Amino acid sequence: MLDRSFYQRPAPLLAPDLLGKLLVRQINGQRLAGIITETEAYQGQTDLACHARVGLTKRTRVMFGQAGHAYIYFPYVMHWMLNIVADEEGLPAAILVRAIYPLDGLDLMEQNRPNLARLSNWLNGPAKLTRALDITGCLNGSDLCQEQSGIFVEDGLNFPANLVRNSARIGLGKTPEPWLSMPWRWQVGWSDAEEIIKKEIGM
DNA sequence: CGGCCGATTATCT
DNA sequence: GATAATCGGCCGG
Repeated sequence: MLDRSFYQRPAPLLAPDLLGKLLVRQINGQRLAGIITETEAYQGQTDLACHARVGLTKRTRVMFGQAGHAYIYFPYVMHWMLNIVADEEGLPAAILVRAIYPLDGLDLMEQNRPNLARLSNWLNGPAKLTRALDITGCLNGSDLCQEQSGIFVEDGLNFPANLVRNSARIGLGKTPEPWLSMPWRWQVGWSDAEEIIKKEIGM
């Protein structure tokens, strides 16, 4: 399990380092886990794409808190999204986990999110992976540094830097510049990730 | 493969 | 009452 100090830095520095880490969910002693392959950084009240731009509210309270906790947000209709709180207390910052490559507990994930083919489009979206891992608002504020939370992050592998694509964040709607184009999204393609994971972990 | 559209709810103004 | 860090189905090329 990763130490809290790993999370205690600005989101744009933490986000690329989360690629390759293992997102783990424990439900009734069962383990669901996947390698993180896509992240986005949201940093501070000055970042007009960040929910915390409006200041401290009931919703953004977790983001203002201690790093290494889960900020789980309900953005749209039937979806939940998982964020990891970054930076120091009092400074709102978080990483949105946008995609994972499934590793453990695939059968259980499939019960939550059917996909018999288990193809590249199974867990490649922030609301898809929360559905598969049964992550909802109930887990908002969970401490990722405590195993009993049922959700935490383990060390995984390092993707070669040349496979990491860096681009602007997506789905930000009417967010003004320069925040709309801020290159705070990092991702490794599904086939690239698969190749490295099979080589490193063996399957 | 890209664009359009409807689902439908927590949170904030 | 408006808005939203999405998804999947349907359409046409």
